[in-house]
This record gives sequence, C-alpha cells and structure tokens, in this order.
Amino acid sequence: MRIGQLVKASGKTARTLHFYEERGLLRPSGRTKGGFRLYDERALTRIRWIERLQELGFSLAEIQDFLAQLTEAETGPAAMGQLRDFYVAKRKETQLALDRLQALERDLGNSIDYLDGCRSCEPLTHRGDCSACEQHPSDGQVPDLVAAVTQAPTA
Amino acid sequence: MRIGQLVKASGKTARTLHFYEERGLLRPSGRTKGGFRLYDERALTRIRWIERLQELGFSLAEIQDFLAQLTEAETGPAAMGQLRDFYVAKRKETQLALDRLQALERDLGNSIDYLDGCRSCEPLTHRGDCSACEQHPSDGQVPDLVAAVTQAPTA
DNA sequence: CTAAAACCTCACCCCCACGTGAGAGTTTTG
DNA sequence: CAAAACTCTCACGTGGGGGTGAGGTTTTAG
Repeated sequence: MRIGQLVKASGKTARTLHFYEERGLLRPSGRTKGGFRLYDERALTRIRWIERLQELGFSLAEIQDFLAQLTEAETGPAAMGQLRDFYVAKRKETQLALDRLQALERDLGNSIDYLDGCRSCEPLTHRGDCSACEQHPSDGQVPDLVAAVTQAPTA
Repeated sequence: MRIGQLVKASGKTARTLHFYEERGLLRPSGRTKGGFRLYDERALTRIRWIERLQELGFSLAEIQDFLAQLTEAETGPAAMGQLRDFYVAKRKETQLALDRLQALERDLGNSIDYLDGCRSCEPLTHRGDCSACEQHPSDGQVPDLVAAVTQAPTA
C-alpha cells in the first residue's frame, strides 16, 4: 500500500502522514526502489489510534511520549500499568480544566442574568452612568465580569 | 507614569504592554518630548480588565472585537446589551467544551477501572496477548481507549 | 514510449500571546 | 557632565498541528 491508498483509507492528508513520521508516530514498513513509502494494515490501525487519542485531548507530543514508554515495556501488565498511569495523569488535568470551565460558566450566567436587568433602563442613559445603577436586584454585587467593563475607560 | 511604573503596577512586561498597544487594546495618554510613553490610572484599569477576561478564556482578538463594538455604543443599555450577547455566545462555547471534557473524563475513568484488572494478570504475559484477555468483569466492552492501544502495532 | 498521475524532499506559511535580543536614543542620578 | 537606568523601534523566535506550494523523480496507463 502506498501513501495514496492510506490517504483514502485514513482520511488524513499525505502531509499529515509525513508529519506523523517526522514526529516518530508512524513508520512505513518499507520503500519502493524509487523511494515511495509502503505501508501495511498496521499503519491504519496506528493512525486510527492516534486519531482517537487526539479527539480525547491528547497532544501529539503526549502520544509520542507514551508510545516511547510503551514500546519499552515487554509484558502486558507492565504496558497496561503505564497506560493506566498515563490516563490517571490525564484525568487529573481534565478535572482541573473542568473546574475552570464550570467556574467560567457560572460567572457568565450570573453576568447574563444581571445584564438582563439593563433592558428596563432608560434607553438614553449614558454608558458612564452604569457604574451607579439602581435597576438591579440588590441581593448581590455587580458581577466581576460586568464591573470590569463598566469601569473600563471609554477610549 | 512611564511604562516602567506600569510594569511594576500591572505585573505585565513592557513588551506585553507594547503588544496590547499594537493590538489596539491599550493606548498611552501621551508621550514625552523624547518619545517615552506616558500612562495614567485608566491604563491600569484597562489592563486589569483585559487580564480578567483572559483568565476567563477570552482571546485578545475577542476582547479587541468587543472593545471595538463597545466604543461604538453611545448609551448604557446598548453597551450592556452587547456585553450580554458577547457573554451568551461565550457561554455556549463553554458548554460545548464542558460536554467534551466530561465525556473525556468518563472515558478515562472507565479505562482506568478496566486497567485495574490488569494487575492480577500473569506478570509475564506478552503484550500482544492482551487483546484476548479474560481477567476483566464481563459486564461490558473493553473501553475504546484501551482497545485502541492493545490493537496498536508494536513497532 | 510518452503522458499523466502519483510521489518525493525542501522549505516557508498560518495562528497566538508574547519573549528576546540588537542597537540607538532619553532621562535621571551622583 | 558622565554614567547608569530607562525606553525606544525593529524584527525574528516559540510551539502545535499541520497547509501549501515548488521543483524534481517514479510509477502506471494507453
């Protein structure tokens, strides 16, 4: 199988496959006399594996690191243990990212709710006067995301 | 206030402040005869605003776009309406990102649980044999994240 | 055998948020 | 008034994941 076949089978571009090879993620099983790359079935399996891990948020560098470690492990349990460690680390990262995004979502929601109150404001009120607004339920503060903007200089 | 003072007050580097100026996010209030930038209090407010929005996941380009729109709005309610639209769009993005991360976390957790079963495997089992393993509770499939690797070529 | 299609390597391009000098000019301190 | 400290404007570098040619060689179809 030459690269063109693999392009069709994998959905990647030739450049992408070359790039994976540069990164050490994919190696052709041989070359023709003229220098064309030859691949077998395992290349496709490898590509789909890379694709899957990428979808799941791994960078090519991470995949490469893991691949290097994995090929050092001779036995199944050792390899699976490394895989587990790899995934545990990734899960921790993911949880941190989740926390950040949830906080962001909350802040955005609060700000949106607050800004809904602006619709009943006098339409001709100048922008600068918003910092001393009385239109909103007094149960809380002005959300940070709103305060930062009402405070922001005009020019 | 020259740029050095602002560097100390803001925690940004001079290059960063120059960069903000290039992007249209920050403008010095004047220059000395010799060409040194002069800033006032509002610069610091602006920088902190940018910082806050950045922490919350906005890119400088987004901040710039928003700033351009905002300065076109004369009245408070119009500006606040734009701000609301901006945040609504960002919230949608955030929710999509959250969904992806939650799916990832779930997949990772399942895979980790599955891989825990590998600890009781015969330590000398060769890696290639993992694809036909019987050690694991038969209630489900092999998680994708595990199957992809057990299938992955060795070299 | 020739043309077309496929493939090769080399090498620069994109975005983003700055970092890192180089080399020159300005302002402050002693 | 000189040295030190500060600031100026270029202008190129970084990393991630490739895209996009250029210019030349190899393979295949007719």
